[in-house]
Amino acid sequence: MTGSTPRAEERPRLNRDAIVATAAELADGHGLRQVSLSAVARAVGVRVPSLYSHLQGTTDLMAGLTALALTELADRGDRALAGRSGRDALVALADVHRNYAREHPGRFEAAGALDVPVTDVLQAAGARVAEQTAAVLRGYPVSEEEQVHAVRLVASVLRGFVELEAGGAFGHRRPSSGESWTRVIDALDGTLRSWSSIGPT
Amino acid sequence: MTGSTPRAEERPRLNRDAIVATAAELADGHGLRQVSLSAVARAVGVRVPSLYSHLQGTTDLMAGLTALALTELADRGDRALAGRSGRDALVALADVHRNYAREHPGRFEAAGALDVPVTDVLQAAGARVAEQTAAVLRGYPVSEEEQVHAVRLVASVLRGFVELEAGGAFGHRRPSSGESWTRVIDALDGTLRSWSSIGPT
DNA sequence: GTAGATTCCCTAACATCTTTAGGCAAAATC
DNA sequence: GATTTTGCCTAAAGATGTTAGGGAATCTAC
Repeated sequence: MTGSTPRAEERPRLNRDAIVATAAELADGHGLRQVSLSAVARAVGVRVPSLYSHLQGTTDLMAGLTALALTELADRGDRALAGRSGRDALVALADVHRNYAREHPGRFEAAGALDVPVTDVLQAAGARVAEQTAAVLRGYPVSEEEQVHAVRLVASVLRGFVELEAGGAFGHRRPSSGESWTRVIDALDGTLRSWSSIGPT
Repeated sequence: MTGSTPRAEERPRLNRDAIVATAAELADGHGLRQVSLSAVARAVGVRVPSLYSHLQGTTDLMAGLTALALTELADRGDRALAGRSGRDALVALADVHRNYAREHPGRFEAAGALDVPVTDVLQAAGARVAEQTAAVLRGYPVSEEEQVHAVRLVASVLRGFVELEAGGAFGHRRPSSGESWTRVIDALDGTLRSWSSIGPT
């Protein structure tokens, strides 16, 4: 009788979004690798099998995490790009990604997971992020047919730098990675400004 | 009596290197995620606890995999850079990384694992790879103090592109990612050639 | 308002994987 | 040839993922 746990009032209800949100907190705090159904169940205060009422298993949880991260990233990108163009836009978008990775390392890792089943939500968020890069390029002399290559370049630089920095690959050596970040974005800006002269030989 | 398994002659002996090599094969074939002590033990024909005579557990196995991959990458880099300089060297080093990722996706993934305990072998291999990038930069007008930034740029571009391509992020859309690769390396070459004009404002 | 359907969480059970403890036989050492 | 060492084994325990099925609270419909 002592076990008359009145959880009903302290815990409003459980749903897929709440579970994924908890997983996101865990990922940011302890690393994506530590996210498991067990850990999430402990965190939300239910038994593991109960989670199966809301999602289909580990894979589904990871897909939800990836979709959440990409959506948040896309939302920040939209806000950052509003009213900006050219170099300003490039810097703003790049900083969005870098700052997101710093604030939410676990989610950012999830956003980069490329082995997750593609859902419609995920596809949509991914498309938004890609479109933002394309939008930035409109401020540079990049032709329609060259755009794909430029988009891939920007994506590569952003992902590579942010990932290496987050992983500690740049150590804490002098000069700081922040200085390198400025140089890298400068270099990218320069490349894009003179893109038309790179064109197909 | 029927169980007089004469394994001794068909299986020479087991050691750490052989175990890690088997793990590398599994990683390339089925993905790094699928590599486990169980899978490796099955593949080499022993029981799981037997592996503990040769390595300390899962973490140690992963560290071994990372060290193996980085060492192989460094070996290829040395061979590719011999006798080359400037743009030739840049293209050669970049292709080494891209081709290694295509030939050995699992090992490449392991090479990029940034959450593995740093051993001396691993540290040495990592240093060799970093030194190769620095060597390439000697063919460009990059000052001593600017070198760090340029190294970080090159590392970011390579890692970002190769990872995105390996993950299928560039899809199979036209134009092919191979074309983008050429453009990206061209752009990188151009940036490095004019690096001296980027310098600190 | 109450009967029935649905929802949501539970326990039980099983498979897989990691790790530790301890045994046994072959190989190496003296 | 006796002893120590080596390398593999079985046994066992703990963690995780998944499925099956039960029971109570909530919702729906008369």
